[in-house]
Amino acid sequence: MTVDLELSPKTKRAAGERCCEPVVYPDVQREQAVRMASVARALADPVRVQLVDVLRRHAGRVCVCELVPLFDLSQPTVSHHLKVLREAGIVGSERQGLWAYYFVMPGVLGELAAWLR
Amino acid sequence: MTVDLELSPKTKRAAGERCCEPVVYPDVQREQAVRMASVARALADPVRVQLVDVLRRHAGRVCVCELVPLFDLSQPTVSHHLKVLREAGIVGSERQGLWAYYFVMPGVLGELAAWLR
DNA sequence: GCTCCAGATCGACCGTCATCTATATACAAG
DNA sequence: CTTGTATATAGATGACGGTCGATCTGGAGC
Repeated sequence: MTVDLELSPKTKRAAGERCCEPVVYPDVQREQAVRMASVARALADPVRVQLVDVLRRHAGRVCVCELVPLFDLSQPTVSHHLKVLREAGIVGSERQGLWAYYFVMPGVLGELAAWLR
Repeated sequence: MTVDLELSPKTKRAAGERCCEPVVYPDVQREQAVRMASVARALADPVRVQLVDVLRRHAGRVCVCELVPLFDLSQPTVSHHLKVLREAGIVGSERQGLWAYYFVMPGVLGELAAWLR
């Protein structure tokens, strides 16, 4: 014999009824997401955004002794921010005698920009 | 009478000798830098990057109950990440009965993408 | 050798963040 | 009104990040 039961929401859910269409599983992009997030984290400070901005605008390498006085920060702090950008692959550096020069590395920011589009 | 003095590096510096060309002062972009950094900070977590990715790929609103099981995280944690994205203006939300739907807001990511180019 | 200078690193302080459990809110259904 | 369900909020905790002063490194010049 058959029984006409009202299904509970839980049962409905188990039976396949959903509140919206199923979604693409994002696991394929997990590695890419980690990369994007690490680049974004390197840009998650106004000082570092301005550093990148100055370096890009200058279209060449810039000496640290030029960068430090642009901010109301100690020299070690600016050096720390440059290190964060370097470790994220956003900028590169080279020493020449006493001075150190920084420049934007092509590509890393482009990947983030491409994903954002 | 004139004296032929060897100038110290300090004196040279004071006399205008520099290690590189002077740099554009970045103060004009400070406000923009704060905005860019705040958007970047909202994207500085792989979970939030994947959330944005799913929402963008879906090209429409997505229910929270679809988003939570995509991650190996508790429901409050996913809700927290969605709140961070919403407060950054990256996504919007609307409630409908018991369910809440999230969707990408146009424009905010575009501004960051434009600056990166 | 010694001294000076530019820059990097260290160690400490303190605020922010990601995560959890527990609880609250708000709606739906009986 | 009571129960269940979906989401949000609160509070706690451990990890991370920005900043500084102090110190280290290594090249330049005496």
